[in-house]
Amino acid sequence: MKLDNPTSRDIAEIAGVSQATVSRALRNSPLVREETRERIQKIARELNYFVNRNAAGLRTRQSNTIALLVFDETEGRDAQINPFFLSMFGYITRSAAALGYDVLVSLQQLSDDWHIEYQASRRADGLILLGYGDYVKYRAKLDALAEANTRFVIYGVVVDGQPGYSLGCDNVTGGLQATRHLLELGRRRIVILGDTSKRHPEFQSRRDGYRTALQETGLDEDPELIVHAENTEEDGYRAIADLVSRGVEFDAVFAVTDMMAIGAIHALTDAGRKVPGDVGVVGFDDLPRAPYVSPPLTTVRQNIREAGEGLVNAIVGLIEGRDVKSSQTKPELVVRESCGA
Amino acid sequence: MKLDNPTSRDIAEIAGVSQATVSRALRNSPLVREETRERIQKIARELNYFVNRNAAGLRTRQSNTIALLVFDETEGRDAQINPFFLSMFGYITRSAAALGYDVLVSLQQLSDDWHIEYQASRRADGLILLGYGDYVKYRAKLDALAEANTRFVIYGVVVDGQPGYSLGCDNVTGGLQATRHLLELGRRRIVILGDTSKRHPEFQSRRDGYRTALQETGLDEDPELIVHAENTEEDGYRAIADLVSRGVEFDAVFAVTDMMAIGAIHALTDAGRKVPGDVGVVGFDDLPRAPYVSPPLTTVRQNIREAGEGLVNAIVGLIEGRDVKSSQTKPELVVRESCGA
DNA sequence: CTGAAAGCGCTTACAG
DNA sequence: CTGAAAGCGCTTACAG
Repeated sequence: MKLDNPTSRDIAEIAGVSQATVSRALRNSPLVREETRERIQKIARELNYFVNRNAAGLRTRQSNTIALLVFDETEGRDAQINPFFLSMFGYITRSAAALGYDVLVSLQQLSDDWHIEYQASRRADGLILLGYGDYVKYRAKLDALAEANTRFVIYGVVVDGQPGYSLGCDNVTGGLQATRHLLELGRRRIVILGDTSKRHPEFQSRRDGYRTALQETGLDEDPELIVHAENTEEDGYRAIADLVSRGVEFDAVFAVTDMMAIGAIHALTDAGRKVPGDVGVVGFDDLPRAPYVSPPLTTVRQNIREAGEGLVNAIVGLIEGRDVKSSQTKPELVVRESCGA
Repeated sequence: MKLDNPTSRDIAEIAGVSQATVSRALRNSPLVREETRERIQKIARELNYFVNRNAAGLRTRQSNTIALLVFDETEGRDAQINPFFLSMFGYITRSAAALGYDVLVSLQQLSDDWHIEYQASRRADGLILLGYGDYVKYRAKLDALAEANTRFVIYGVVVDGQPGYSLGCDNVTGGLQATRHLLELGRRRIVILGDTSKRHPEFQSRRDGYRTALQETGLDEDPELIVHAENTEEDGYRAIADLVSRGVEFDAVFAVTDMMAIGAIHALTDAGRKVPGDVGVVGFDDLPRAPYVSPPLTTVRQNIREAGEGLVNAIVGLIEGRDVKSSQTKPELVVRESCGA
């Protein structure tokens, strides 16, 4: 019994019922008598029949697919996806599958004429957005998405008036934990490394936590210790190497991401500074490679499992018309060796 | 000018042409006068119109989507995707996008009733398969896929008579490079770590290279040094810790993957053996974390960019009816510190 | 260069 | 519980 591309009509013919009944039986409709349903499903199995998703989707106006749009920071051809986002993939795909959704992955560049297409073309029922590059430019796109009634959830950043649902780590608390820890270890000249401008609101929040921790100890932000860097290992290296060569004194670095923290450690080591002896370093994210860095990196862990599952639950909730609220996950300080504890 | 879900019919009405002409214009058919085409495309843009993929796919019997099926080795809920596969994602997604294909990602378990569904349901035009667990069981699934006329490409393993196209690294050469390097450094009791049985043909090939290198030096495989482990850091640790505690003598480890190599290094360090002083270690894959291991891991690099792009080119070639040949990429020994060079 | 028409393979309201 | 029928929104062979 072999048909090249069996349709529900073929099955109907074999089963001696109407095509409508086949459709119902395959969707487990209670309208179909159990005996009939089982007979039909058995035939479908034998024929290797699967419902044509395009036809079903056209009819129901649903794709049962989530588009995962990852902001692609790479200029060149050779660079890798941000490993932090990569580490969420498994959780996202798994929980989507558990809810009956496929995941379509796409790397987006800021310049792209964006996102709206996915839902408008019925390729996806909703979007998960990871990363963005520059929030100021990104925000305009979010507004356009909302305008077009696209369903989307955002990871990482919530700013007043921002449209849509978002899920992120409590970055203020994370920054607070990292900085307090360094202060408790006696460090006083703590560099904060990263782009903490409004172009990166979640880094800005980490800096808010940093500032609060300093103030708790009676210290103030020192402009000399606010060091800008792009979110790459290379730029973390460059920024810290630069700082050292300018003779600025500091005894700790709080890098707002692990990638920059790793670059910072290398820069310090190359400049002959001991980590953590001379300079304690704390990162943020707990990348898979963080335990392997030398010395192993102390960092603020974002709960990627909760994040991945939460993002999927949220977008599916939105798709299925449930009420969804933005929320935050709790960061957790993971003490290894780079801080000197 | 706002329509909730504009269709080609809406655009036709506005443009004063037939729906067929709209369809042609949007596909840049040369049949449509340029002026007409531009007018239609302008209207489409203004309306935020995008071709309904389900309708187009139903009609053309194509989805312009590739399914990326990643074998999911996780038993539990919490584990991560094999980082080696993860590191290919970017290249796969990017090159698929460049060719006009979307990528659907799905984690598959060996127990799943497999794969055939993706193409049969017209969700994807072809499959890329990464990983498999146990080749013996996997092979039966491949035969079923081929039987069902599914288009698929496989990463990593080619075995005689295996159906379909496959792309992989030249594992024999890789194993040869790793082992020769250790031999040149004077190591003589070289453990090979991993499941090198026929359940993992590409590990088996790496062992073939290992054996050849030994023979070149007048040595033979020593059964005591053939050490089985599952492909995880934990099991690499366990296997080497076990070996040490049994008092087996060895001065090097060639782990057939970096994950096991990392576990091996930790086991050695914990047992008081110096790496590379007492034992040199070489891995395979060059995971993103390999440079961060302490000591930085010497390993055989698989060219993941070439692999990712090659897989996409192959599956798209198959989909578009071109002739596609299986091929191999060249491995490259990356010397860091764990080998003692 | 353009239009009218058929049909891809489903789901579901309607009728029985 | 089941069937006949409409229609989702496209693409393309056919006719002009």
